[in-house]
Amino acid sequence: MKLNPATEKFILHWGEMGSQWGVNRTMSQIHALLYIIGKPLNAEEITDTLGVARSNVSTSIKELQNWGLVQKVSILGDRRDHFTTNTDVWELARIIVVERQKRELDPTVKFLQDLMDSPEFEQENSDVKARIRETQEFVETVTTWSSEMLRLPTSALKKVLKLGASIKKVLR
Amino acid sequence: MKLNPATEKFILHWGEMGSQWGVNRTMSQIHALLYIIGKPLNAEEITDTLGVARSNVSTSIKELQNWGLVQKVSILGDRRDHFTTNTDVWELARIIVVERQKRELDPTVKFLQDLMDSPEFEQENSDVKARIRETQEFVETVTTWSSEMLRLPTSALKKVLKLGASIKKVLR
DNA sequence: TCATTATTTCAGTATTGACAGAAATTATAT
DNA sequence: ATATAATTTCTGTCAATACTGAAATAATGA
Repeated sequence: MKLNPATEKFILHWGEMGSQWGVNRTMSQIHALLYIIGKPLNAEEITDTLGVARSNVSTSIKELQNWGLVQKVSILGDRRDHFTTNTDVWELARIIVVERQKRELDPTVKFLQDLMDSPEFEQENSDVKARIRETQEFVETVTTWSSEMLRLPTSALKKVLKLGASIKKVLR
Repeated sequence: MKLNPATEKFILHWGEMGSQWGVNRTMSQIHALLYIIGKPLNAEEITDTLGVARSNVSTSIKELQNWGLVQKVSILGDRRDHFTTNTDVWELARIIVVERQKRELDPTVKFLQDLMDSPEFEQENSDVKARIRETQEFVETVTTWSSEMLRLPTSALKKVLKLGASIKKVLR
């Protein structure tokens, strides 16, 4: 599959973005490809299009499936697996946030809580203890907030974001 | 400088976190150290405490300064440079978000805008074009929203986050 | 000015993680 | 049941980047 120049640029840029956020390049690129193409592709098509090894595609797709970003679909009359991703960028963002929260924020909240509950905590001076407490509280606040936000349907989420700082008025 | 066990755990955890988000481990650890200790340290103290090379500390500190996360401070009667970071976790988060936005989101918005303005864009089929447009709009919405949020003082920011999804009621 | 201390730069090394290719496994069709 | 196609797993290689140690540079004090 030969890509149009704009599509290609898009995929390359997305790959770079991924790297900066701790996601490997091939994985981001595959995801970007499926997203922008918007129709199921089989592993070989992905391989050829991106110019990476078949095995690399296999591993990355598996990982994308673990993230819930990519699904296997069947194409009538073709026995090869095909893969798609959601074409709604808001839904994708939702999935990514939920997943990172589950993998990184939740464990961190737990880690900090355990630390605070451990006997070692008492050896720290009170400033240090306060900062650990504040950090825990901070991560927990962010986590709770994002969970709640993500429970909103996309339309409401959009509205909240577009409201932006004018929320401030509501607070008074 | 010998660290208490809880402090040490905190620093190590933060180092891991950094790695997952595309920040190198030493840099995260140095930052965590300065944050949790809460008083200026010189480069040698950091070197000894974390057990990394002096040069590595030098480079990482420089990078942390570029991020605006660490400042050089002078200690009376000591000619060595000392370094501190803000001890308010909310302020730190603010700095990090601003910086990542500047470095990654803003350029992405621009990239997508340029792409849309380029002649190549017209070669794409309408679905692809729509998705590029939606992606641009998405990144822009998030960017704008976060800029506005960050303009709020920390107290207001906390309140907004704690409101969480109950914002929804306001929308109606 | 010269000696000493502090810091940065840089070139080479080590480590990590991404990736390719081969081999093994699984699934499908005849 | 066997052949073929599809996929995954695994091991070794390569590339990126983190890191070290030495050398160069800069700053300070005598």
